Amino acid sequence: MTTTSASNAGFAHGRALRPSSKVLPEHARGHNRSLVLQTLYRSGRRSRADIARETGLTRVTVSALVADLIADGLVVELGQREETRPGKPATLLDLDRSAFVIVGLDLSEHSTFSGALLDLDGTISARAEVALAGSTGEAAVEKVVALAQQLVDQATVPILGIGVGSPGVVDLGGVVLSAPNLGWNGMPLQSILNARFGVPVLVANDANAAVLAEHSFGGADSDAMLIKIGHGVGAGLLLGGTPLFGSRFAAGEIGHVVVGTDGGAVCACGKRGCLETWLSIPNLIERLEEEGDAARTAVLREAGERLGIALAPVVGALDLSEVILAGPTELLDGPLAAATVETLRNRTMAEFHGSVTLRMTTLGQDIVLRGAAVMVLSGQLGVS
Amino acid sequence: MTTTSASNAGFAHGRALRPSSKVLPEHARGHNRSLVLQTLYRSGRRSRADIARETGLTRVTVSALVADLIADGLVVELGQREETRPGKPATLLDLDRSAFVIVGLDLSEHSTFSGALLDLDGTISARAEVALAGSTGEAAVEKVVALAQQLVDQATVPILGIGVGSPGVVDLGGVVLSAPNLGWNGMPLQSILNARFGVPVLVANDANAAVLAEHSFGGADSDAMLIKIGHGVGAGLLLGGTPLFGSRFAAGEIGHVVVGTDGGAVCACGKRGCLETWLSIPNLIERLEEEGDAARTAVLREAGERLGIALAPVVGALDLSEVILAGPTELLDGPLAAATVETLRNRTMAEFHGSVTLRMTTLGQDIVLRGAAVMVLSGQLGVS
DNA sequence: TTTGTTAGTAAAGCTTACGAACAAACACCT
DNA sequence: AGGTGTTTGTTCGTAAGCTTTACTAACAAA
Repeated sequence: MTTTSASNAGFAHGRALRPSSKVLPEHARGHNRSLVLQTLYRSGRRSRADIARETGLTRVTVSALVADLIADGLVVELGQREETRPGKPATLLDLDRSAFVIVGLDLSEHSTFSGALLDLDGTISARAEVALAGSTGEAAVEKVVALAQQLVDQATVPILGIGVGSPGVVDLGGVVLSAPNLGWNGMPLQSILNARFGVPVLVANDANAAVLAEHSFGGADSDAMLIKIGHGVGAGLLLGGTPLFGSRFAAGEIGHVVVGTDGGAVCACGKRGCLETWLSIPNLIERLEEEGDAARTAVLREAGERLGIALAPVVGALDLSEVILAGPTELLDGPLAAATVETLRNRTMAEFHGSVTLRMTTLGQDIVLRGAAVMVLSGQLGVS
Repeated sequence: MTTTSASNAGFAHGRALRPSSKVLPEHARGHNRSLVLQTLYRSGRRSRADIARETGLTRVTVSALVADLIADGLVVELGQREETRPGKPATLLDLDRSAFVIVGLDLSEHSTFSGALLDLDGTISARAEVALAGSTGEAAVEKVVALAQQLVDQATVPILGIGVGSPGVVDLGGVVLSAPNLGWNGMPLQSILNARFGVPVLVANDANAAVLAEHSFGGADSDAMLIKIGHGVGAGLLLGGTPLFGSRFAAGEIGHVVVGTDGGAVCACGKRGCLETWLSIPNLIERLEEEGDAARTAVLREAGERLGIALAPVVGALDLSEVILAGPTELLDGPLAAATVETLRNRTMAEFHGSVTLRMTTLGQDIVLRGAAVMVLSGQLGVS
């Protein structure tokens, strides 16, 4: 049954069966393969028989799939189980978590592109940064390529793929349709990187990447919304474990939604009272400086209230159970978050949405690049 | 290859492959079977070869699947294609659209349960109603059973299934978790009807059913939100063609979300300024009577503005392309709808969401029961 | 030593889809 | 009229995938 699969191939599946597309036995096989992988990924050190019981597949089938995975270098045998019990001792298996690395890039910061090398567990083994120095357009793409190259050069094992969290609107093919700060309009970043490095590349919106990270590493449940507050305000939505992209790939773009019915500051976009005018970090800092230290709490509370006002209809309509904030802790985690959750509860139906929780991310600065890594994991291995 | 499938069986599949569950060849077969059915459903009168080209399956496979479907009585041969062209003339096929009927029930009206018998195209061949007469709890269930029985008795061909659109919160197993007006709390309506009639039954929230109907019969696209305005206010969401249920099955329950930052009337739920206080039909009528004819437009416009204020964050966050209103045309289709769309556009980012459209449903009073029928179609045949 | 249990493998069989090849039926060209 | 090419739908054989059945290996308990 040794499948003699050519070198590194075998898990470069297309993935993503579109709903209305034929299903061949081979696709079913790929699915079951991912299922085995996923079982090992979530908690390793299981025997073939354990996996069979857990997945519902037979031991025979699991053995065949595991043989494939071992041949591909993704799974290793760890030796026999210590535990003493009747019957033949089990051979424990685990993902070879150091067999591959993932390159994760975060393009969402204002003046820096940062990246890291992550193993399959999400452990970071190397980091790199490039200063943006005001680059836009092609020059900014060159910075991305340079950053990726720096990380690729540091890898000592094969690279599973490159994941990128980019600001702006990104379509499903990894084309950045619009990222004003970087001067990108229809920039095919995914193709460019793929052509350059010859490995699978996945590009998505930064907030979408972030919510994936929070789901995989931060314990967020399957219906969650992550609000990313920085130079702008954006959101990533996870519904039933699947990221939401929207009809024009602009889901989560809530920075320029008007909040409340009582005016507000004029926004760069021309409207008055956009969420960003209250909540973006530059605006927040400006207001804090204007009003002075005495009014600090009041300013933060008001920003939090505005966020709550904007989120209430969304939480209600989507029946979200969890809202997560990402951004500078010193500003967000305090009166602002408290006011947001209060407002949210006062404005939604307790019976349905009373138990909505709001918390800060636990992943700190690395949230986007970890999310980018999750995209690769899920795209290449069907694991998340 | 005649499958000699026992009488009516053969398409009573479980459906709904959960993402993390094994896939057997048999499941793949079911998928491909649905694929063939779906191509015929959308526009019939195709040959086996046509279907093969369209689905990507081979003619051989399509022939086998079609033989199954003919044996099950779902597909019929129509004879040879008239059109004259080279090659052996094709044998045209179509769904046997009158081979089965679907029972669709609408429990969302205030004082009446209504239902209909629909064929696979959604054409209504019989109707029935029962007066609710204030029934709640078990008594209300009896009314539902009586209504279904009335329709079942009128059917002259086998019944594909019963679909029900119920108010309130309904879980995926068709248990009505909470429907205050009917006094239902954890009422297992789906099991009850299934036990009673021995055919597949699907129960879902009325607004969810409605948005499915609008998608299948009303031309709504795959990312749409339907606002159902009646005694209460609720919404049904379709994202990527899939209905959204939410973490507690309460998605779309937006009637008691507070709108705006300037107070409003006190609601039955205790809060002030809920969407329902502005928009529910009883409240709207009351206000129209209070303010008199001269203020009619102003009252309707204000209600529309409130709806727009509540929807803006949702449209922004989800990047919806289409919002649909269902309810009394004489109140909704005019100043109210106009004000809603204006408000929506003023409060969202034109670049992303500018082309959001808002319109009335084209399905009138039958929207919920048609949606209930779509649920059966999609659940039993994988067609929609 | 016997009994019963568990792990993993091997062989055979079923299902499903595919490709090759073919006959039937037709249009079109000479 | 007859040949040529095209299209349809079927038959036959094959490849892939999972299951069932049956087996061996390895262990604990009595």
